[in-house]
Amino acid sequence: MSGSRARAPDRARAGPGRGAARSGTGIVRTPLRSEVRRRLMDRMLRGDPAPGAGINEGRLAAELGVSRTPLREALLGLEWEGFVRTEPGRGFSVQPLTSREAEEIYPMLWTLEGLALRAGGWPRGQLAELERINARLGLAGGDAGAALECDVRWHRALLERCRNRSLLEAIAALKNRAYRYETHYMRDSGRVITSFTQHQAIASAIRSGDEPEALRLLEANWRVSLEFLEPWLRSGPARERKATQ
Amino acid sequence: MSGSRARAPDRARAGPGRGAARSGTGIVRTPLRSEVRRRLMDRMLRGDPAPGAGINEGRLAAELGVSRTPLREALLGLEWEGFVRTEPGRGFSVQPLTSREAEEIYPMLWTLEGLALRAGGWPRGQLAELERINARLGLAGGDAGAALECDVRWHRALLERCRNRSLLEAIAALKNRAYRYETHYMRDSGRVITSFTQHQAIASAIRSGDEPEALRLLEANWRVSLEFLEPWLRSGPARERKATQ
DNA sequence: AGCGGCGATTCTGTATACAAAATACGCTCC
DNA sequence: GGAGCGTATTTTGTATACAGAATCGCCGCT
Repeated sequence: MSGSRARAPDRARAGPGRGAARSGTGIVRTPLRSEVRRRLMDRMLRGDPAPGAGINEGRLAAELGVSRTPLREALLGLEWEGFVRTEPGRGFSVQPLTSREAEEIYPMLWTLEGLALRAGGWPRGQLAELERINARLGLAGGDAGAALECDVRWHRALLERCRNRSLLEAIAALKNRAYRYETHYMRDSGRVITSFTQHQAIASAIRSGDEPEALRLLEANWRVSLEFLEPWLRSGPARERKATQ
Repeated sequence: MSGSRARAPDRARAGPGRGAARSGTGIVRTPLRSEVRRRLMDRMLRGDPAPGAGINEGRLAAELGVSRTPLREALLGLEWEGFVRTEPGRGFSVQPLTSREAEEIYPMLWTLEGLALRAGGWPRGQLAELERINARLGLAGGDAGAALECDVRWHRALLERCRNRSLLEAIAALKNRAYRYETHYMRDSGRVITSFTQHQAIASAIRSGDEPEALRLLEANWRVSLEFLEPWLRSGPARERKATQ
């Protein structure tokens, strides 16, 4: 915790050349809003500003040690990604978790991931990589964090071959939205959604060149997650603060 | 035209209650950034800041009669939608039209529109609406503006039945990106992409309940547009200004 | 005691200020 | 005449200021 109530300008005193620098090396100066966005997303995935809670710009900016400007820019980005919403004179609030949203997102996810998968051409080595990651997932067992991490990695490897950058970005954004649901579910219920067997099946369908089957299995895989979430969402996930403004 | 070099604060003097007001009636106060975003999108669709051109925030803000703050917020939104991009210390520029992007977008479009279409349940009246709009498209003939307008309407009517709001938003954003390509193509080449016959075929497939066929035709419909665009994009669309900063 | 109105306070939305980086420009030196 | 360098200017990215709206709390009234 230490002294995290830093006033905004503190950070700015860091001297010239902020995040990283120099154009020659290919190292990029990242705008503050990007870093703020990442930090915020992290925190929200941990439920820090809880779903449904209002967001006080001034306070949050101070906590993060930046001014309201990059914070608002980050929040507007998160709005696009479905993490927060705004009501016209009342500012930002964390998007509540709803069965409706979950039911909307997952079909998009398996549809788009299917599209991305169809691109491929599967060299041997990449399939092996998939199976290696999945093995680790198998070992992760009940450790929710590690399991989710492996799951994310596995799906990333699955799309390795896809060259459609816009598609990958869209999928990544949707996955973040889904990820938010899954982390909250796991923390709240203590249960872990595990896809070990399904991943094996998908990989073996790919290995045998049966693409339609792979796509069906992939959809089924996502659908399982959704079906875990639905009863939980309907029964009202715990920790519903309405206005921790 | 008249005196459009208004300094920023001018607009703010409009007195209390800006865009529209009162919460009781359901009329919403729209944030300035939203209006700016719409205006910018309109202009960019007309090629006003041409693809590839840099954007000078100060100048553009003055032209629009607002300060840089809501302008930047609008531009960040347009970045998400693929209209604009930023380079870390160099600000915004209009995203160039590339065959690569077109090839990335259209498949997403037909895939997601297909997903949205599968939701339906097609009551008679809605099919009739589709055909009515398409009839108007048939009459529009060589008038590029009217034709595109009808096309957009037709696709909107096609998704009328879909209740997945997130999906509809994603589709709308993608359509805007595609729309940008098509308007530029038509203005630049003088040609009009017309989907009259294909729309008829899709509607009749729906009428006869042949969903897979409708989906195939829908994909084909988008693919035609893409195939018009590709040679044009490769041969380098006219008016490529690099830095009208 | 509950309800409604009114003033004080907080907060958002937008405008402006400011520092550092990028660019443009001219000047010197070869 | 051209390349290189150093300075002036512009422009972005971020911080701050400010106005108006929303919210909160208190008080009086019923």
